[in-house]
Amino acid sequence: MILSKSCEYAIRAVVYIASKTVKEERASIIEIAEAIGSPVAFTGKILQTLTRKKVLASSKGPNGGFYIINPASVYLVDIVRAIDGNEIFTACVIGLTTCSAEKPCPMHYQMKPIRDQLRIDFGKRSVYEMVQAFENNNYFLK
Amino acid sequence: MILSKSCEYAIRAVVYIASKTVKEERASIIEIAEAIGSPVAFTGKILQTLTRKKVLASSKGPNGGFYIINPASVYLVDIVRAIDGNEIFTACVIGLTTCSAEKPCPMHYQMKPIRDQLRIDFGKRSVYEMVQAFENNNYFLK
DNA sequence: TTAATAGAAGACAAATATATCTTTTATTTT
DNA sequence: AAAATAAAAGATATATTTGTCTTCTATTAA
Ligand code: FES
Ligand code: FES
Repeated sequence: MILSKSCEYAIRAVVYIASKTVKEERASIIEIAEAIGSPVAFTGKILQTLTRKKVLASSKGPNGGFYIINPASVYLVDIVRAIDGNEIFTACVIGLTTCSAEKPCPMHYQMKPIRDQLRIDFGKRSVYEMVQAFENNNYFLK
Repeated sequence: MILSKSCEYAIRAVVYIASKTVKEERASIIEIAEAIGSPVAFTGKILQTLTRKKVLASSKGPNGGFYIINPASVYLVDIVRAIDGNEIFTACVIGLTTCSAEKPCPMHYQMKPIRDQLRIDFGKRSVYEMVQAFENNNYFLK
């Protein structure tokens, strides 16, 4: 799998949260987990991390919950980096300790372009765009 | 990471084994692990799986070891499927239970082409080609 | 100012992936 | 036939990821 399970949940959660934010609402952990079909407590941990990394914001107490400051300025790549780190965009496909043209593996010149493309595509895809897709109602989060 | 550690070792091992096969030699587990920088016993297990799945062949006893019947007819995709399965080419990026145009996630139309391209590229890349690259001596397996 | 709400934090548990060790089986050489 | 070699098989161990549970802290509403 390309992304960790945590990262998959993270992306789905962020899209859902953003879809609430654009309606001026906040989302609780329980509501989010229900909406994306993920385990409640585990989802809480992931959201905690995203909040620490400033991908999301949260507030406690009644009417509290998670929200996103500006969906148009957060990109898919930001979520991925917050949870799985940057390695998926830089690490050697077959696990050499470094990936470089100086010491390439036999797949380097095939893989680097694909990986770079992935980084570019993930860097272009804003949460706002994903919310628009989702709100179309032809798209799903679970 | 895109591939499991097992799968990374598997690919490196197969390329090394094939580089021996083209010289009419067989490779022992110990030699392979040394050549690709992997843990010996764990590598043994992976090679066992690859042999069961007919990606490799092996023989016991003195002058025994692993070899590959026809490097030109085994493709990267075959190694990946043998170890990690086909899911990396078919599963939803954000973990929906099924990936389809009928029930697409907000990344579906961005990801499907990339994933398909990966399958095509992996399907085109033969072990023989990877060995040629490796034998060039400008390419590395550890 | 008390009760209720909701996230933060940390300890704990289960599942999976990675790695090791020992015994058995097949093959070859002497 | 016996000794040596090398993979197969299975049991066991460790690490990481995924998931749960309990307590603490902040905020809000009554
Ligand atoms: S060295 Fe392996 S992908 Fe670059
Ligand atoms: S449904 Fe998510 S990638 Fe196809």
